[in-house]
Amino acid sequence: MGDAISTQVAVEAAARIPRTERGRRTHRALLDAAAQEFGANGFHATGITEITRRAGVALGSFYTYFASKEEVFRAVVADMTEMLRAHITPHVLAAPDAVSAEHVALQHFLLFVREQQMLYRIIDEAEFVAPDSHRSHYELTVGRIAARLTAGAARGELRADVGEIEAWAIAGMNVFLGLRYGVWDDGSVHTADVAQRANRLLADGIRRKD
Amino acid sequence: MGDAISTQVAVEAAARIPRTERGRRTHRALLDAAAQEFGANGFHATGITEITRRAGVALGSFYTYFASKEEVFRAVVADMTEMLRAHITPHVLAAPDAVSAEHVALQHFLLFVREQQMLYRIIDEAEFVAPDSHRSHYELTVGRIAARLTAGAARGELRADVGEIEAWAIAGMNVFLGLRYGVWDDGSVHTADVAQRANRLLADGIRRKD
Amino acid sequence: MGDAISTQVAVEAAARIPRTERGRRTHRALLDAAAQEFGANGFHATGITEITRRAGVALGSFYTYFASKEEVFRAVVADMTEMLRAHITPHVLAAPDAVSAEHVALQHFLLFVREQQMLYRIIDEAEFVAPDSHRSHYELTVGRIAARLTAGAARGELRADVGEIEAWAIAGMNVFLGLRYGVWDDGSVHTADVAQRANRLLADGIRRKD
Amino acid sequence: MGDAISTQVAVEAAARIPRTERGRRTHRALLDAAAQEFGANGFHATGITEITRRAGVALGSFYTYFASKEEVFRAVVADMTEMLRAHITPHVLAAPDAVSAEHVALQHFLLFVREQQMLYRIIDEAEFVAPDSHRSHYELTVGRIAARLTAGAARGELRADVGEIEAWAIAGMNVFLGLRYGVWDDGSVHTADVAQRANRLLADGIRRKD
DNA sequence: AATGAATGAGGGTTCATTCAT
DNA sequence: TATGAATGAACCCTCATTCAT
Repeated sequence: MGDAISTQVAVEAAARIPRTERGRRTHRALLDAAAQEFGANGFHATGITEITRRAGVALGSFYTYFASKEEVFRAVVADMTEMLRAHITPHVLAAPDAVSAEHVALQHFLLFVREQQMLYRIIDEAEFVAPDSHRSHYELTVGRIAARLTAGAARGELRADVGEIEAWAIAGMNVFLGLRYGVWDDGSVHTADVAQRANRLLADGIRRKD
Repeated sequence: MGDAISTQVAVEAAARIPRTERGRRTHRALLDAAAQEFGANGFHATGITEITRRAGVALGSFYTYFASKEEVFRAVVADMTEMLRAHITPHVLAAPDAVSAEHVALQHFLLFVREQQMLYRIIDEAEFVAPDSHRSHYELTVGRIAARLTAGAARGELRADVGEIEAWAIAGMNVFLGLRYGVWDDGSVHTADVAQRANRLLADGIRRKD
Repeated sequence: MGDAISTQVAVEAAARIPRTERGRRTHRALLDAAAQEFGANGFHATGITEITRRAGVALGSFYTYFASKEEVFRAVVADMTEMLRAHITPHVLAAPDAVSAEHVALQHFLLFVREQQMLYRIIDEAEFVAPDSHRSHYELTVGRIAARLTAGAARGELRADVGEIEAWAIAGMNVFLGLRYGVWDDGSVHTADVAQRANRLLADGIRRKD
Repeated sequence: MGDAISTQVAVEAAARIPRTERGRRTHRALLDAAAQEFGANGFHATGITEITRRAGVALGSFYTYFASKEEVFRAVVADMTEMLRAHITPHVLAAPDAVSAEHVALQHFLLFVREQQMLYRIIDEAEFVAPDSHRSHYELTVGRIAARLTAGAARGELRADVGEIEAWAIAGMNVFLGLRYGVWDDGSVHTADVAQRANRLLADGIRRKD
């Protein structure tokens, strides 16, 4: 499922990429510049002028590659979604079991968020700028978590009944911990500790056992 | 702690409330109208004109009570924070133990979100419009959760080491479940089921205990 | 002539002065406050709110005494005209001859301008806010100079043909010297020197007499 | 000195002039339209809309060339200063001696003011809208007068001690005579008479000789 | 494909004046 | 007379988008 959709998004985004090499570079420059600006100042405070200035092209050239400000924004969100996936998947695949998989997923998510704080802002702002992109991002992300849970249950590592609800709960945990300890980060807590304690909650809960 | 801060916020907001009864009514009408409009259309798509029209007052009257569009927004967020607290606290206080407390907190949060979908959009958009209000909302909210966890641990109902990190994780779970099953809600899942399964995760984790 | 007109202005201004002592005080407070504000910030940057705040009365009370912002402005200009006259006339009357009369007139004008810089700004701004008041001020002022010149000529102290044109020239000299050495004043030149050199120009001209 | 400064002003103003010919035309059209409107209605009563309508361009184009209403105003004042200089200088240079130079300067100043009454209003209003421009105008203008006086004194045509104070006095005379006989002009007095009598005052004073 | 001037709807905010109490 | 909330026209400026070169 995830693959089908992400492929489709990629195809749409690719549709406008021009054939010439020069065009491809301009397109990429605009996309990167837009990500920087949206991340730093938000969608509404960012003007096309600033994007083109940062990309080093003329104002009018923007519309050769994107139909509107919203369209670049959507393209940027799709980019972010993919970056996130590419950053986390390898570590997840290398994990020995389902519980560890969630552990490393969170750990690397936190590290990534700390480095790329803009990523966070962009995806969240999509809720208000391009709801479809926002929803799509989270459905993909949660879909991947759910798939991991199901596989873990099939291997007998997790309770048999874990499913979509648990996946959303995990996504929420991760995102909020990313906000608090990745973005607002006051340096008082180590990323590794956060990931470990959250993983313990996830694995065994908070209830006291005898 | 929460009370001290929420009182302070209320006091600040009250600073502009006029002495006359008529003035108080107008102020309230503007605040309510703003909440409706921001919730329905978002901050940027909402004009002062729409707020005053809905409130039934003249455009200029807006500025008798609020210095700017951002200021109403902040006032609305503070209002939402307080509404949420007032809605959930009683149920929490009536819960028999710490685990049940989180259970009913989530349950009533979901019900509230389903009824007042605007609440959700407003608080989230604050991240981009009024970051301080946004942060303040979550710090208050998470602070209350953390206090409940600490109390539960003191009573021996929870692990002794639960703290702020777990509180953020819980807040994230709740908010994401609220988004998915309260706002995007396709009717396929009952609120009660969501709350129960999330509570089980929270209490005992997802690891299989043979 | 001057007296007739200034009397009329005073009468107009007095028309609205209320009978009660309390009303008279409020009226005076508003007039003084308006002069301060107009002088400090100019007509357009001054709001009725600022005037009433400085006067210590409620906003609405302003309209009990003045029909509009322009009306106070006119009243303030009339006040300034009279203040200026009252300040200078005594010295002029005490002068031994026509040339000295102009000398002391300028000298005391410079001193007055230096103390009351707002006076200057207000009268000049009248050209754009209330042209009639502006013109009236200068006609009164120049009229007084012309009367002095005529009297001096009659006494044989001045050329027989001096008249209105010379009076305007003198007014211009005085005002510009007031602007430069009274308002812009960098402290580099003494008021007395300015008055003396200007008086020499006026009395004997700048042409070299071998 | 005057040239150095006026060049600098011109350079600053030119900063926004675009490279294309079309842009230069639009810039000029806006400057001219602004001068007309400011002269006719004053700074505050003039809207950007009126300026662009008169210039025949769209509202938004205004901001391609000027950052604000105040900025055009300043540019217009600089233009006026230069127009005035260009109009008077040639006649002054052709004058046989220092006294005649001031004579023709005033004469052509009066003629110019009569034709371009807006010039007057604009420069004077600058005292309240853009004090720096206002001051700069008069410092340039008076500086030119002072230079003429010094040169005349060096040639032995004027008293040796004439200087800046006399220059300000002359500027004041000229401006006030321009206001009275150029702008308020009731047609009762000929320009040439005004210039001649003022020049006699300037050259020989008003004191009766024997 | 690239450029940058031109467009104009839209929106937040101000403030003189009115009016009910 | 005094008060201060209410009114709404007016205005400057922004900026996404178009288009002639």
